[in-house]
Amino acid sequence: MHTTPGEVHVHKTMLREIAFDYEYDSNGSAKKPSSFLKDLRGLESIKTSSIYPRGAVLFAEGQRPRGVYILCEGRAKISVASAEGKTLVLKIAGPGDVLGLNSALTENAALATAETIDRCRIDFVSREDFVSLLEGDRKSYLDIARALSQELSGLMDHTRLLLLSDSAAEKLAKLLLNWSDVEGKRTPQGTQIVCGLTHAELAQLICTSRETVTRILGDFQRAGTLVLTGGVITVRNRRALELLVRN
Amino acid sequence: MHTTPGEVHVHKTMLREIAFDYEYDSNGSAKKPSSFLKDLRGLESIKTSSIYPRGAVLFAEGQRPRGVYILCEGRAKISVASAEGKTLVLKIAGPGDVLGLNSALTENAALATAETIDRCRIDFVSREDFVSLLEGDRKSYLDIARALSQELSGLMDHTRLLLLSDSAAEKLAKLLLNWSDVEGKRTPQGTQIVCGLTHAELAQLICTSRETVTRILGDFQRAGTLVLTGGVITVRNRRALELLVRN
DNA sequence: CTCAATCCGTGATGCAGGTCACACCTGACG
DNA sequence: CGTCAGGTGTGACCTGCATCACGGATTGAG
Repeated sequence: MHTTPGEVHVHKTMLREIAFDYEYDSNGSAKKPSSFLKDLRGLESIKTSSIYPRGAVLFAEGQRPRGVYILCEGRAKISVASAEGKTLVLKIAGPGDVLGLNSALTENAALATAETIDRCRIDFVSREDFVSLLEGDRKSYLDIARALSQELSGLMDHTRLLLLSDSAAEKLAKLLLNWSDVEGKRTPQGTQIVCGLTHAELAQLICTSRETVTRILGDFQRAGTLVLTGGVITVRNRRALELLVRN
Repeated sequence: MHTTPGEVHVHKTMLREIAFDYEYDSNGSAKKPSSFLKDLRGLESIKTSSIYPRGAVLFAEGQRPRGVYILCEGRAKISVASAEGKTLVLKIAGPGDVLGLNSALTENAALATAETIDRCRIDFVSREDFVSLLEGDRKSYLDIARALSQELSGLMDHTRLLLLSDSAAEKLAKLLLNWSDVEGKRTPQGTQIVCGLTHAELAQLICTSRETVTRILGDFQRAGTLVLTGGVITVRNRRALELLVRN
């Protein structure tokens, strides 16, 4: 990992915490699921806010979540696992996302596991409180429906990304392009993405093996498309990524 | 396709129509999304019921659906396509499914294409009518939320099926097991699944090539696991399929 | 300071399945 | 009845990537 002079070297352990500093309405345009819940008067009084360390499991696939988790700071990965232990990460939830929503509505067990990947600040509302809150304000169901709708869209996008690509490089390129659009910071040197994920986690996101992620990222760096600096990815040549996706 | 003597030979063209005969509350246990809409008084008066031929496109990926489609008889495939023309079928919607729901809620374009694969009877409600109907009966939003929740679950299940399998045979086996559970008819000879899909369509469902579907189905038949009779699949040895999935 | 754990880089190998290229069959239709 | 289109079966080939198997670098714990 050749750090070019002048660039700041960032410790990984620092990076684990970076997302913590985000303001989750920094780019006002993106409508986050939790914004739908903002109107819910009474929410403030029953939620309990707390800090979770990296690696905390909020709820696991198959068990019923105790309630609804509103992610305020930090990120969490939503994943499903097969019997053989293979794990697939369906999405990285960020500040503003609401976890455990559909389990709260339908009496069903969670379909996926939610695990923090940063230190997180999370507002929790127990299922009973949440439901009775909604009962009292029935038009809020529309907001819930919209939030679910967003979840659905997100999942479909990710599914498309994975299943309609014909090479691992293309999948990775798509993922990076998405991220750079959604949360990238434009700098003179390119668009910076604060990733902080291991290659193994990236692999689970695009459903491939750790080794191929390593190799492809290596290729991208050698081609000058990307620069990796300890957890931060800088896209220097967006066009090159787009070409991989195009055809 | 060697038809063993004594078995009825069924014309393909007949099979295209078979789903038409289903009663969609035949097995009362399965809660279909549209059942959530049953309570909606006023729906009867504004819906328009009509018949679509096989191959009709209700709405296409990228355009806004004109309204909500409630599938009464027949089936439709929900698919997404890549720029290069590859198509992925996300699900086969059956009687009782509601199509175009999230687009009706969220001003957004449809994320997928809906195309009939049987001759279908479909109730249509324009977006405006639908929305104002909901406005008048706000608690119905809960039902909408539940319907979306179901859609989400279904998509997640299918995604799991596809991405956590490590062979095409396993994917196909999972698909068949699902179908045989949900809509299979138990007979002395095994569980019958009225499929009526081409190998190419099956391939798009499990994200593989037409040829591998042909080969795998061939293998299953040779092993005595399955019998194919012009569009009807009879599972003779469920255990064999389960073994493929287990490990 | 040592030891263990985790992450990253890289080569060698093998194979599942995509792709291409046909041949065959059946039903539809003029 | 000939022709045509769409669906199915099958062989040959070739490649992307999973897998195995390392070695080296960092980090954190004791």
